[in-house]
Amino acid sequence: MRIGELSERTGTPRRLLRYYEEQGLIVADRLPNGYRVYDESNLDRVMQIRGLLDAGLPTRIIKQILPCLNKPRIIHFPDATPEMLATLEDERDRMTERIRCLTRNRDAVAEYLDAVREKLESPV
Amino acid sequence: MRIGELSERTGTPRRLLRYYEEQGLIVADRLPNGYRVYDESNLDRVMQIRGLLDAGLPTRIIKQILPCLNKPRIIHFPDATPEMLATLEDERDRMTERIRCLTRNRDAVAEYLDAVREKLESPV
DNA sequence: TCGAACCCTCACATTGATGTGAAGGTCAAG
DNA sequence: CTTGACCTTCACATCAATGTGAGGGTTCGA
Repeated sequence: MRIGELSERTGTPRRLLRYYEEQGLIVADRLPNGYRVYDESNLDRVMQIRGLLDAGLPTRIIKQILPCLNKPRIIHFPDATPEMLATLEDERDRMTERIRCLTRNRDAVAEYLDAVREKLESPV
Repeated sequence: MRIGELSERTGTPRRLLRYYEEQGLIVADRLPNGYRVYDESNLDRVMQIRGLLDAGLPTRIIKQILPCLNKPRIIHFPDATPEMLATLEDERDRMTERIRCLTRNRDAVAEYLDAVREKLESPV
């Protein structure tokens, strides 16, 4: 598929798909005329990227995380330098912390909403 | 305490404490000379804010979420307009989605790290 | 062969969260 | 009374993600 279709199917502006490519997050083959072509696997990948960006991770980090996400258990350790592993550990912990924070706050919001709803339904 | 102490204790640049105040996320009393003064409760609040910002929420949304976080179950519904409730529901769901995304990816990273570590310890 | 609907690159603008520093007031200690 | 460590406001700079549009090529159907 070309960029327009990927854009529609992922709800992502073309501009951003090109940006993600520039940042090394996705790769696209090219048709002889220079048009980008994507296969189905890019769909998931783009959704991943968007989700992570939305969760506050910068592209620089996402780039390091993506290779860990190969479906097949064929984990490949191409250039797993110690610093890179340290970065990943760090990032794993930061993600855990984010999850904790989000969960706590999400629950508080949910509780609040439930309370309001209760008040509205039986205003004493 | 004054801004310097709050800054140190929360690890937050003064600049940002002023920014959060400007955005309506925290309030500060003033000494007769104009200096900001904070009480202990601002410590938690600032950490909340930082955590949520780091998790990708914009100040505009954080501002709406914070009032849901009153420790005492005295939930107050000062101006719980329907649109605001809708916003909160929306945001609750977005947070849930973020949590899902982060968890999935965090687990993948953790798995990857475990696998690498295993390889390193017993290189077959 | 023309127009619509794609695609390309390039470049400048905007937005939100920050960094940085200038110009100046306050206050306690030497 | 001065110095240093605070504080104030204001303003301009930066960075990453994103918006927008110009200027131009490709492809396809009427």
